[in-house]
Amino acid sequence: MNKIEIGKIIKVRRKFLKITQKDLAEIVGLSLRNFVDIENGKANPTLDALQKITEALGLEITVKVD
Amino acid sequence: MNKIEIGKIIKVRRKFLKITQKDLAEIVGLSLRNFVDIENGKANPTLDALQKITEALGLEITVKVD
DNA sequence: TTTAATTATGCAATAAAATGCACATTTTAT
DNA sequence: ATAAAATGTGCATTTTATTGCATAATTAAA
Repeated sequence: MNKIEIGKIIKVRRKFLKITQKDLAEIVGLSLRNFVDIENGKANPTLDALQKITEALGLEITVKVD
Repeated sequence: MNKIEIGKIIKVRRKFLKITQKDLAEIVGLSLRNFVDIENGKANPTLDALQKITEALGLEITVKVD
């Protein structure tokens, strides 16, 4: 899963929960600018940023043997 | 999975493959300093850094519904 | 054991991510 | 069709991750 795919999953999940980028960015403590870029795969986010987002959306990051 | 757990998985997998931190850091293009911190959960790595490491170790990062 | 290799840490310098703002574009509601 | 809300982008600034080096501590080999 690359950063574009991860961004898509975040976006799909956020829309499913009917929440705006602005609101979610505020909830997780990221700037709207940065959040938009992460969803569109245009940022290289830190693990902390991803964790905050996924946790807020009820998603989980895992690393497993391929 | 938090950054400490992710670091542990990386370390266990690296040892399983019998490669040193120094060698793997060079392979993936990270400094030894940074790589050590990532394994020990003391860094806040970028997604790119994690992808390079997991790819080299035959691991996969996934984001899924919890 | 003692030596060599590997792993771990402090710190200053550098590179890169994140922010804030202004504004453009797209989508949704009226 | 129009207004309002939501989403997307350029750019300068700020914040933070990463690097490099020196050195300590731990682990493995002779």
